[in-house]
Amino acid sequence: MALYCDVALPVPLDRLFTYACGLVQPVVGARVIVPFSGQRLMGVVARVHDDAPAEGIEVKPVQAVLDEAALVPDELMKLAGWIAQYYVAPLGEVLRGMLPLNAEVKRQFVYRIGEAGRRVLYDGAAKGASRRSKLTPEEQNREYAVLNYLEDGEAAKASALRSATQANKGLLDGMVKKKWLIREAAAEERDARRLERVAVLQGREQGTGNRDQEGGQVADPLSLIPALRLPKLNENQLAVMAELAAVGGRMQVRDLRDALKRLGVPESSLGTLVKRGLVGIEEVAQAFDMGGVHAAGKKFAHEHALNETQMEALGTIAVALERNKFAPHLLYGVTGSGKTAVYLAAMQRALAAGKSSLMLVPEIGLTPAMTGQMVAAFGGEVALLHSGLTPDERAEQWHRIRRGEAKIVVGTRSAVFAPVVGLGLVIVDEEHDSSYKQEETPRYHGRDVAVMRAKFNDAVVVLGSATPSLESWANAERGRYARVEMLNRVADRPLPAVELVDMRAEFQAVGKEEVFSRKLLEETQATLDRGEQAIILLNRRGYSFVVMCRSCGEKIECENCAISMTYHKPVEGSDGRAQTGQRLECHYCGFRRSVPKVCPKCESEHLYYMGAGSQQGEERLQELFPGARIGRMDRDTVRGRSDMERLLTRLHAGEINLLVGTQMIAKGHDIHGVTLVGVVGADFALGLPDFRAAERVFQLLTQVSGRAGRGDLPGKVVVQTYHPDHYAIQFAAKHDYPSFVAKEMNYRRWMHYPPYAVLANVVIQSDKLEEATGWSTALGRWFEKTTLKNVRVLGPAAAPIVRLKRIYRYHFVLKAEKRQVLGETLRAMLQFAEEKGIPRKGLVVDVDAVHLM
DNA sequence: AGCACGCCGACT
DNA sequence: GTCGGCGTGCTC
Repeated sequence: MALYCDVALPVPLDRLFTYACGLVQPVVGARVIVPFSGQRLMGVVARVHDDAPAEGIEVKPVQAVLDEAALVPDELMKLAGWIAQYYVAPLGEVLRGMLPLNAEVKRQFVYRIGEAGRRVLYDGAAKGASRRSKLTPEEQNREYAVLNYLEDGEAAKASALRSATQANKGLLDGMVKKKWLIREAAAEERDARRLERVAVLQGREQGTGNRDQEGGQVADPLSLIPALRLPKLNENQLAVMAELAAVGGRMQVRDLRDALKRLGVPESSLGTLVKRGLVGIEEVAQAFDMGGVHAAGKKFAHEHALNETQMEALGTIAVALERNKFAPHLLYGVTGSGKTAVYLAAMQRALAAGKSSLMLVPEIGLTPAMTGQMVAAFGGEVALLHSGLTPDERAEQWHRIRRGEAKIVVGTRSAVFAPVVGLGLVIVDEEHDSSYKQEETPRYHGRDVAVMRAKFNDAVVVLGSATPSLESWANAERGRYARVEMLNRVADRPLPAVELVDMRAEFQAVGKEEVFSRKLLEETQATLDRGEQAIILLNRRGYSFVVMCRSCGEKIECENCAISMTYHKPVEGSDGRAQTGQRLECHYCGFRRSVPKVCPKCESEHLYYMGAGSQQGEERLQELFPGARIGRMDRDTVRGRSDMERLLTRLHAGEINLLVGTQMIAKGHDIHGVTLVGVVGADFALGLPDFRAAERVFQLLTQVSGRAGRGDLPGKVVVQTYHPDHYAIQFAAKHDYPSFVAKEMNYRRWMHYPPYAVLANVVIQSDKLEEATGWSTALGRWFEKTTLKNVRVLGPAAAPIVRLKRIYRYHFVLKAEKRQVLGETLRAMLQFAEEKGIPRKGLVVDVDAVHLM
């Protein structure tokens, strides 16, 4: 009997809290409810032990244990620990990000009427109601409704109270402040559990032996149906009864529904039986055990026709799968080489060997084709985890996976934490994609976590890309990852020819600044004339991304951020009326303002709109190609998944033959009719002070070029650039990733940047400028006088965006040879910051930062 | 992060 | 004189 347990709580405090177990014996990985600073919090047990806590600590008892067995399996606990350590993040926050259970553990409050409330209710209104209160009469009426509702002294759940009286959260909180109400945490830990509905055959003794759900034999199933003796049951209703009887009279409603669907029985039949009292519905707290695994749906596994190269790649992965050992692979395959088919086949092999697979994709909403293929190939075995799910749906998928019902899990970044049972294969598609990096605590990189996950599970991991990150490439070079290459497109299709247009020369020749070069327009015209499709990347949204004053040279900046505002033209709805007016918009904080007539600084009228965004691109193309069927794909036109799907469908059907858009057009779409890709202004990033700029530009050019010529007709790419001689542009034009990477590696080595160093970005932020600068200086001094073996510190310097959402920001960049030294330094720094009284939210530590913010 | 406790301005 | 604003400080 262990006396204590250490619990990780979802608070930004980097330590565990010790509680007394008492009679309960929670296991590591189980959720518990504990008292904490006047609240009740749900946490996860990280350690169970008998070590007496230090003097002066009042150890409180665990209030409830929510799971008999570990809800977070052992390997995920290990993974959480690794993330906390590696990314210098509190374990509780890591675990919070791993569990999707917010829906189930949303904190329940009950309200009772307080003494003051009673007085108000009986002594009349004016006494208690402060004259100062800004409440409207209507709100005051609601307050009375609440008091009336609670008059009997019983506590009521917040949800019940709100629906009965239409009081909102704010109103209730206000009443608590006035002591009219007393708010208490709900005592029912059952609320924190997932309830499942079970259909139970009524009207007979519940023999315990009949509860065996795994097909336990019942001597005579029909004898269990007393209803058979009842008249007036139709065929469908009888079928429901029979189904229930066959499994001993109890069945989860969910499973029953599935079964009925298979049998072609309408769900309403169940409802009818419930109404007639022949079937009861019980709500049972669901046990999170691993049992009860059953097949859901049949898979439509089909053999994929793989070519020789693909077969070879598959072979390498398959051999590794058989060894049941951690084996990381880098799959370098050019665009159009058929990586997806290899993933599918590999997952099928894993499945055949009884293993589950986990596949990460950058943004599932943007790749509906991928999900379609997964479902087509694996049917009911697939679980999808993406940002479009509601919390309930997410929890539902999570539990399906946890029960072992879904053996193929596909999802975005956080899916790396899916509690997959029997994980044998992990795939990271487009592993170079920066959306795998979480930009809030814990700031983990999904790709790197995926590798560790595979390691803890003795699984095979495949990182796939046409433009691998330099980190992964270096790991392959160092022999840590096995490299698998697919250097040709399927069906021997050629990679598209790339033509560079030097925009400096273009300007000289044309004499004015044009969005599109003559060459690109000519090629577009020719493509449209041939009845083929073209897409043009214009990597900024909006109309003009800079509004500048010709008199004083000032650019109009956001009020909240040190960022130039983007001009958006009015958008007309289908009825011809303006849907959104013209405006300036900050793309960082969303701030909008009207378009000024004169310069806000010097009041000059000479405002100048420069830098064409996708909106302007679309407008220009409309003027230039009036006959074209033009579509635009950017965050303004694609709000959700359905917008994207609609656009892609129209593109596939040829309803659109000219598509303009931001980088979301570059992501993995497979449209066979596209033979021309135009690239406008994708190289502006080369001028930015960002050591990854060249890598980013190369990736973007390669990915977008990869959209051309995926069908029977060869493709062509026209890249407009102001840096025609830059190696990123040159090598991208030649589809020469190996040469690019060799050159870029040299630069990284000389500059001590990743992958030749480990890097962390430390941002110091405050809404008060003096605080931000003061803390930066203090930290700077500390770095100076603290002897740092092999750690280079750059800074303090103003962050690239010095003011963001009204917060002033400075930063340090730390580079070290060894990961461990970097971690120690960061921890020591946090220790110093704490002693210095710098609040935790004033410091952001970003290990392996992708954007230096 | 949340929630206590605690010390000042505004209105009865 | 009370209410209620939100500035510190702690949480097993």
